[in-house]
Amino acid sequence: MRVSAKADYAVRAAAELAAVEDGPVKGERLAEAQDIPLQFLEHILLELKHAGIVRARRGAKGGYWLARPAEEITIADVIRAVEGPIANVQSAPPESVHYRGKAEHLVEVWIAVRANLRAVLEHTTLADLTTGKLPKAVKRLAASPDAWEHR
Amino acid sequence: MRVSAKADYAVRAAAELAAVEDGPVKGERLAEAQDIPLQFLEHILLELKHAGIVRARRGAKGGYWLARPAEEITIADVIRAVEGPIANVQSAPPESVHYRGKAEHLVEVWIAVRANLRAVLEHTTLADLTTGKLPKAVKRLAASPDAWEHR
DNA sequence: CGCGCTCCTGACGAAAGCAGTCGAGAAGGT
DNA sequence: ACCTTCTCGACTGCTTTCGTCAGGAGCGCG
Repeated sequence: MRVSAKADYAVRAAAELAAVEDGPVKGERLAEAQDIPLQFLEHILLELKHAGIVRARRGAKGGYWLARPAEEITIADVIRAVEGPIANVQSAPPESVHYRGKAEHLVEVWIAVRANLRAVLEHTTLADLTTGKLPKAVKRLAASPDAWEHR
Repeated sequence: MRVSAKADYAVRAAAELAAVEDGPVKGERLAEAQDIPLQFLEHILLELKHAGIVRARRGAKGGYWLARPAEEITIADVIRAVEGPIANVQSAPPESVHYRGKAEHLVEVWIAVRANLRAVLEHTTLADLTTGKLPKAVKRLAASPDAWEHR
């Protein structure tokens, strides 16, 4: 239930790309803007490229840009590109685990957890993120003061 | 964004305990009922004990039982006892991370994610789990066919 | 063509976390 | 006494995380 540095970096770099309308952006500029170790970031950008989220050109005037409009790329897309499936129990997808005894209904709980994660991550796009115009449901969740409590 | 074996085991063992009304249950019986390595399970039960979720007595007729009624223990309580905070970004709580540039609003997204995790885990009790009478909101989430899709 | 720029890729490495196992001890019951 | 069961720290092997390094490969320009 934690967001890795890699996933965090990937989303931040993608957000930075989403905010630029013209031409390719160098890896170095992204690294500086978001304070991410450059060489690590390039590995991440490469994975985003393989996933078809980002494109790149080398050479002078080269750099990275989004393969699709920022409105069509969700945070879930970015995270899946670098981390694989979003919610696993013991490295297996929740729907494939089999419980016995009194824990039978636990599978439904994990499914519900995943559904609720997706509800946020699949509906927030990079465009939402850069403009601050998050989906209403997300805004509502983040607006509640006790969502900010530590526990 | 994954549930560790430890957390999974802890919840399953707690569910098993919740289903027993009388007297202490041996670790061995819990391990068999849920197919969990015994010695690993005892470590987990010890942590649950330190967190005040479970009590134990040693010797013949000894074993473990819930410290409070099953209706008052949530899945979130159990997970926190063995894993610490439920949602972290880079090992720090989401409300304490500071983003710059175009990623400023990302913190709200993480907060919303955590809130949605809590919405499931803090409202499902061990009693709900053993009886299968999950909270309505959780049932609704798990009922949607595409919550079961892999992606 | 050559040269600099930038991405591309694999290899490597330290540190931490995960999933247990082992063995000795302490408390409880009979 | 003696057996049972929890308690607890140490240890192990494996994988994941979070990077760094070095070299190549493609692109554009003079």
